[in-house]
Amino acid sequence: MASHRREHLLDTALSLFRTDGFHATGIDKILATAGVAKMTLYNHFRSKDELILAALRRRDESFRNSFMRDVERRATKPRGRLLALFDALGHWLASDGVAGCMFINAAAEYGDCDHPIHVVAAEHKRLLTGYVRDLAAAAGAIDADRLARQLYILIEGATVATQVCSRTDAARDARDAAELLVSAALDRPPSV
Amino acid sequence: MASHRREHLLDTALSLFRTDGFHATGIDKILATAGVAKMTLYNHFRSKDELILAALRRRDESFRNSFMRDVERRATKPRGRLLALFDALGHWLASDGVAGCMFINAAAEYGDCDHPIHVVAAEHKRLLTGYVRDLAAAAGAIDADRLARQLYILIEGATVATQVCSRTDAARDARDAAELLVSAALDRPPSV
DNA sequence: TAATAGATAGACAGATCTGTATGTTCGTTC
DNA sequence: GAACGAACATACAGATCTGTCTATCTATTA
Repeated sequence: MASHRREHLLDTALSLFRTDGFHATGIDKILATAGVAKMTLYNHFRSKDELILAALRRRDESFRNSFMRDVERRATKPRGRLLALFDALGHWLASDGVAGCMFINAAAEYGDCDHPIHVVAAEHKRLLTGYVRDLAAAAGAIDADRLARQLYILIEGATVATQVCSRTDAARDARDAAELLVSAALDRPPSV
Repeated sequence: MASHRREHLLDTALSLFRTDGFHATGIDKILATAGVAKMTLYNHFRSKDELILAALRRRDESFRNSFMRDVERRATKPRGRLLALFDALGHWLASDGVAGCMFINAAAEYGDCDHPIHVVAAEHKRLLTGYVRDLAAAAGAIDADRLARQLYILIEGATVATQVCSRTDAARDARDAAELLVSAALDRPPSV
């Protein structure tokens, strides 16, 4: 199994990056925690940045997968799923403790928009917003794009409020706000 | 003028921390950019962390000051000011380019909630939310606390959307959403 | 059994980091 | 003019960082 060590390295790196940050987590700490030799790491990854990129791509896949499954488990109809977004968010933020979103953190540490790590973070958010847009369109929203952008803003805001201020009820507040936005986009006639 | 160098160091450090991040910005780079000797820095600040703390406190004061003044310049009545929050936000996000919020970045790099730097970031957000709550209460909101929390979530979400996804119109989307929340909290009877 | 591929430990290079120490220069004030 | 305080340049200590190199060990496979 050639990729066994690689997976283990990615898991270990993800865990450390999430709690300690990217710059603050040294290669040596990852190696010591994973119990892996340095040459093994550099045999699988060209550099620390490549390791970070691979870890983020892995996290993107697994997070979006479990998040979407959780949303779809909580509600079956599109409109219900738009609100279930915030139930799933609240569940994740509570279970995740205080760590927050790795991709926001990555974009914060690598602020240059052209940096590959920043690009991966932006791509993750783009895919997430796309999922919300699909739900909004399936629910028959008047302007699915705009509703998706607004719900995404609520998701992001609740995440940051939890992360920075340890505000554990942020997802609930966001859900209440989302209810208004959803019913405005679905129930009201297309006035103006 | 004993504090002249100190102010200059804080300005230089703020600028570098904002564009490059905290861990990625070394003391030597700050010194070289500011044109100041190392001993001068350590004469004014105990350590790099103390410099970061002082820089963030300075930024907290100046940002909240100019932000609140901008809001109050754009509207006079409390309700209008609740919406002007997002005009001021949009103006700041556009003028600020792509840098984003330093306090979110600080909380991202110093994830431990007990770390003094994280505490200062949380305190900044607390003060900002307090300002929103005062506006909401002055406008006669049914539940000023809840409205303030929701508007704060929109502010934070729009900021992150701009920062991570380079979405320049996020503040406008947030403003549209805020209009619904504000009118729900001010116009509707306290049903339920 | 022999060969090969992958993992190991550990030293190392070269750079960078924070923080300290030393001695000098400059400007102000007494 | 003399004294003093603040900033200066620079070297240094000690740690840590990323990434490379070498030499050994192990397990699978032909």
